[in-house]
Amino acid sequence: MVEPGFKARVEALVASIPRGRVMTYGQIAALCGNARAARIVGGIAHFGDPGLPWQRVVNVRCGLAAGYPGGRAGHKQVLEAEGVAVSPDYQVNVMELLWWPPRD
DNA sequence: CGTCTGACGATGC
DNA sequence: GGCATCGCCAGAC
Repeated sequence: MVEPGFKARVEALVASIPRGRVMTYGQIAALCGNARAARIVGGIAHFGDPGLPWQRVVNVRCGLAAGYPGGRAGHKQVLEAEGVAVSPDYQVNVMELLWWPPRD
């Protein structure tokens, strides 16, 4: 089943991120077939489907999104509310929280 | 159909 | 090791 567009794949992938886990833009982009399209994922994040858990999407540095409603501070609170530990530097523990979809 | 932009990434200094 | 710049591809206008 091939999604019609890149956007649809990203949205589907973000929606598949389990609670308490996070993924990077580059990772999502790579899984969608274009590791260089990380910025596209960001664009979709802002004007895409607001019902998706974009709070579980962080950049490769494990840093929170800059344009998230409320800023990184708001993003941080949402993540902590989901059980995700966020450092005071607005960074997440990639080694523990970075999630990867099952390739089964 | 051409052009600009972007919630990023990698590289250079 | 931190900051600046270029590059990137797909979407929006």
